[in-house]
Amino acid sequence: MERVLSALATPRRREILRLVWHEERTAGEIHRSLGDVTFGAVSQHLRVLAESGLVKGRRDGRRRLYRARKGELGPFRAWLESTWDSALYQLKLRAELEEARRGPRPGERRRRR
Amino acid sequence: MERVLSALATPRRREILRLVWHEERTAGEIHRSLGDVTFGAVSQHLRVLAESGLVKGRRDGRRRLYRARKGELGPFRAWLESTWDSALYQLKLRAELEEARRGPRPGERRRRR
DNA sequence: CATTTAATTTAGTTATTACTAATATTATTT
DNA sequence: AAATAATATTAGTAATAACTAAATTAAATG
Repeated sequence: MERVLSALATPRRREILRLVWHEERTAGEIHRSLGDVTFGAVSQHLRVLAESGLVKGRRDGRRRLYRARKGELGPFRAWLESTWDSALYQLKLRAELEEARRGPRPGERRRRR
Repeated sequence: MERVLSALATPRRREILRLVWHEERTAGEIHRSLGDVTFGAVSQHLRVLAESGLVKGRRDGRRRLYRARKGELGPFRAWLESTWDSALYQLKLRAELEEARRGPRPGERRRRR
């Protein structure tokens, strides 16, 4: 729980956590959603989140799909969710999702393994 | 709440918060309880805590008495309290209180205002 | 197996934050 | 008002954490 706290202490990681809250996302999608940060940095944040248990990744071919592990949040879950449920946040979310979906066009098709 | 989170993100400040949880303490008492940190540093931490709303100080003569503002903790309160309620933490607490009380001997007597 | 795609890791930089030591402030006592 | 006590503030340093750019690994495809 100690690690959870410090993982949550930066806005960037909370944002990433939000992005994988309802559905799985690849590191690339997350990267494009954020926009103002390097792919490498995103990957590093994902690692911190994974080490804290807040996120889990599974391989899917050459991609890796991440999703939140909501249970690990304990008492912080309610707070985070209420933050995200605000109207403004929801608006922002829509826009970002569109963008993330649009970005990957010339890559990201079939999967398999 | 944003500020609360980052105020809580360091063990040092959580420890300070714990010390003023049940009763008021002066910066000096807190300093001596911690032991391995400068007075100035403690004062700085108290400022951060105060700015986040987690702690409130009132003047009492030339001292200043601090106490926790539990309401400001929101969803984090339960977590903190359960941490502190552990047997080990309680043991540590007793020892520290003794020490803090013993420390100030050649100062810290009467008060007034 | 060479290429391409997706992600990770590493080395180095910058920004932030915790800390110390020293100085300043505020209130009390003499 | 001078001396003392308690705390606060400041300047500078050290440790940490976020970031970028480049190199590396892993899987899929031609």
